[in-house]
Amino acid sequence: MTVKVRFAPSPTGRIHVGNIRAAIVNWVFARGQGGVFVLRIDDTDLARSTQEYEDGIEADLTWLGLTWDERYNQSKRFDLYHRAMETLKAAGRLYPCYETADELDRRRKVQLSRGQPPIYDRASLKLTPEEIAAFEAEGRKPHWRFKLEGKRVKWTDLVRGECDVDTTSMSDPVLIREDGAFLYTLPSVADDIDMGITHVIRGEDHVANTGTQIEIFEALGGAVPTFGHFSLLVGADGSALSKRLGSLSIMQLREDGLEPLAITSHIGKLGTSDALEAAGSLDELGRNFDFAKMGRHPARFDEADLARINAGVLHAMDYAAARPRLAALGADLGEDFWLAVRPNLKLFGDVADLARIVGGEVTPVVEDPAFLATALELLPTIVDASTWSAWSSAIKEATGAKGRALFLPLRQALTGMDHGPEMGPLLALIGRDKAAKRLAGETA
RNA sequence: GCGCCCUUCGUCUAUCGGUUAGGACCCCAGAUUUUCAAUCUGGUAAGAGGGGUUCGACUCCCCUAGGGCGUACCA
Repeated sequence: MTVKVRFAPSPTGRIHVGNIRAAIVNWVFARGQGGVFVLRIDDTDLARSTQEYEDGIEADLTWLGLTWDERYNQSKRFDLYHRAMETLKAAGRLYPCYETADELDRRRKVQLSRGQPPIYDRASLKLTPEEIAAFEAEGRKPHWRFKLEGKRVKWTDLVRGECDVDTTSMSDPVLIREDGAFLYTLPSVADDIDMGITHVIRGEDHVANTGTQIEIFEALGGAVPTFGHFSLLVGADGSALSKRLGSLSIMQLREDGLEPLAITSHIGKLGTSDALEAAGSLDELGRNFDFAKMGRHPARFDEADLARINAGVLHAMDYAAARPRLAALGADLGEDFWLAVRPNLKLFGDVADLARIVGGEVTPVVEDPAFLATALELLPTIVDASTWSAWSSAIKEATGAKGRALFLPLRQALTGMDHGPEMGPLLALIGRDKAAKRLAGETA
């Protein structure tokens, strides 16, 4: 059976750290299994969903490389949900309720104050046809609840193993709102059945939902998919993901200059037994993915790890991949340049400063003109990749300077900076002419 | 409040009753003919606490503590 999974975001905001894990894990699992990845836009809430966010979600996923094989809008599938609704009504599993939100809220508080679990008491289920008619005559519109069977629903979870949920301890879920809007539960199940979703992979905040949804799958006569609930992310300090971090958007990370592969590597491997480091590609991430590697406790999301992995992605990036982006920054100075500066990058954009050292003008930092004059005298007429070693040795011999005292002034004069990539290849790229001028204190 | 899940080096984790408790990141040290970075090599570092079960427990059970999630006419 071909694996088929889905990612179902609501277009009520952009994709962020708090919900991208579902997309990445589903995508990577599908890819590793040679399966199908479905993008399902959960826009049943017409009032809150916008085209702008929908476009934004697609842009975020595309940028990350998480392309989809099929895509749907739930807002265009209401017929299916209506049919599912009728099926449940006919089976006596869907019943109208007339409590207002305020009433329900009050009852919950009373139950809580008595130390009882705040479960819906099914009062509306006991309504007589006359009472219902009276409500309708008043113009009151019902919301509809799914009648739970009240049993232990069991499944074998891909990450949590044998699981069960006691639906007697839960309220009958509202499937259809008073205004007729479908809440996410029914469309989700109806679509999973209709689309032939084989694996539902989501965060562990959904385990209780899985109990009720399995009952709905069964009531609808659909095949129950395999479920997998991965642990949620928490902040670097181990407490709940902060609001800032949880809502940190992919768009923002992109603007910060991070690599998409760094984000997918980080979040795809977080909480697994794999080393937290850059993957070579999304495909590689897919090949190595295994639910057995996933831990069951919350995984810490640390931006420092993301930054480190980002550097790792850059350090492994070959010239062919970097070239168009270098060109876009006006920093395509050839493969030798890329290979020389690549190990020093934290963010791709850092390359612009490094390009200036080779292709642009640098105002040298000069603290000891006499030292640099000596260096200039010793500079060979031909400067190439092998120059640095011999030249610096000659300067050491002539001046007695060594270590930091030897290298730092040279770096500062030649690059205008006190840190940067290895000087050997850099000197060759700078060339004799510019090097000589900078050693003489001239901007060149 | 109630329910479910979780708790091994600072971090991510391996171990599925008998191990010198392994790996990766961080950190530290050394190397790279001698700055920073990068790279390589090596090193420090762990079973939340308390009870059981057992010849033997990180591993199984119970309690406590701590963390996460759920308990919506949100998703």
